[in-house]
Amino acid sequence: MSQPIITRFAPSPTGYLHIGGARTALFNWAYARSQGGKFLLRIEDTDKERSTDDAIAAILKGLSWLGLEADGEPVFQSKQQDRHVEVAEQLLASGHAYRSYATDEEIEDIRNNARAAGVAARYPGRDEPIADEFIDRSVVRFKAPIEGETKIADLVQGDVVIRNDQLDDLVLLRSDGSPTYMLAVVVDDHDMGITHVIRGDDHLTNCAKQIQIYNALGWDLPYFAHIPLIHGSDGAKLSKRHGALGAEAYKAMGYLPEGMRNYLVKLGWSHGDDEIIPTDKLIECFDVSGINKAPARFDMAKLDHINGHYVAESDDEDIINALKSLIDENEFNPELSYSAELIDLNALSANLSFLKERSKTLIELLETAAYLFKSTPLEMDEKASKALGKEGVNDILKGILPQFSDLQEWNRDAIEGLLKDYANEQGLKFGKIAPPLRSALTGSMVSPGIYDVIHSLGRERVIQRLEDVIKA
RNA sequence: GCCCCCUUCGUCUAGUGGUUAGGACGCAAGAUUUUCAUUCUUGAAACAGGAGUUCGAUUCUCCUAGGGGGUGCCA
Repeated sequence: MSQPIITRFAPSPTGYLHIGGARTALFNWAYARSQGGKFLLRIEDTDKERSTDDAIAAILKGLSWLGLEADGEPVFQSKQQDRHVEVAEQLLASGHAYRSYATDEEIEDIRNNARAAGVAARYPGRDEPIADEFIDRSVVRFKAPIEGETKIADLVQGDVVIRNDQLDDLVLLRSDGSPTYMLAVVVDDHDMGITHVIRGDDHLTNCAKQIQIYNALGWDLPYFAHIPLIHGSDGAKLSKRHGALGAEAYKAMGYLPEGMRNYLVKLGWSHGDDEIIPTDKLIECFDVSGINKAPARFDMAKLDHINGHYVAESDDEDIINALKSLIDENEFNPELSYSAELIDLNALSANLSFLKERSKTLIELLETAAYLFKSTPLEMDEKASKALGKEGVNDILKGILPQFSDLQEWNRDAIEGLLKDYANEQGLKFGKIAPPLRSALTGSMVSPGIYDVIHSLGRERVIQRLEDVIKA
């Protein structure tokens, strides 16, 4: 029996859950779920200056929206401080760490010299103890090996070998006695029983240093998988312009969690030529071996396409719930062309079949349905008023109006029959009657199919809107 | 500077020591259609460059270039 795998996502709470972090979380989550293991969350708040409760809340919210629920309560790194200090003491006692003190100027000199020599920096206290008077102001540094090399057997990057003379004596405990990230990750990953560390490859060099700490402690190594970072559409570092937004921002743009997950997991991971990978399939076939080594660029157009697929395929109930949640937050990006208070979920629900198949995002869906909610008399856009102003249009609309009043059953087929019959009787091409109707009923020349528009509006509103535009 | 990682159509990618180098998004054209979108068909579009290994390299090795990361009492 192999032991169950345990992964973790370990964000530092200095801002929202950005898209790169979301993907890292997704990979960890997907791997744990695919292996029947556990996915844990750890908040790396050892930097008290920069960590905020708001950021913690935003990260939790983002993960929750994406459906990446962690197993168990999150671990707060700051609460493990005593344990970190204990391990540092242990390292000190075993000769794998030392107390060090130097002024900023001295440190700068040391670094310049080391850089000139092409090796990593070593600090006072390494070879012989520092003077007692400096103890209070000292930091605890790791006494990294100088000879030899450290190998990272990375699941994504392959074997990466770094010479030990390139790895410096990092700080374990700050002069105020608080632990640094380097110490804390190692201790916490060990204590939490993490078997697979999947994280951004900006940690690759750090990883070698961490391995040295594991070794000094005599601890077993977890498996490491360093995934490439996401770049912006121009290849440069991801910026807001490229989509380096918080997960919440994507919700506001009307993306669905499942669409987001599908797009994100495809960014740097593949399973043959598969494009559409719903969650159950993802859990079934995700594997670290499918992760690509090259960094990927974020592409909104493809996100749209994939999301559009999920909008069209999702159950009505799921779409309505997602819409509800979006409306509750009252954050729409871009903003709606009408007041969100006018949205009628029942009306939406009754007409989702044709609405969702023409929308890539929930925002688009809401805009497609705008004709249902806008206040009347409708404001006509330029093309619509032009279509209404055409020769003969007034008579056509006048002729149709009573037909709607007389229609027995208000259903789609009957409406279609009515319009076709009317066109035949009048000897008019359908192209003559659809545009003015569309304009009168929606205020626009772009809308869902005319039968759907008429049907969804209902008899009274159809009649009312026609009367609004018909000139006596 | 030094160390490490990366490089297949514009983008995300599949792929193998011998393939017409495949798929998807986007783009273009066409079909369908009452508009838009969808859908369908077709098309243009890639192995970064240079050496080497080999009968044969996109695939293996090295170099160069370009991109990214690290080099913090940040994480």
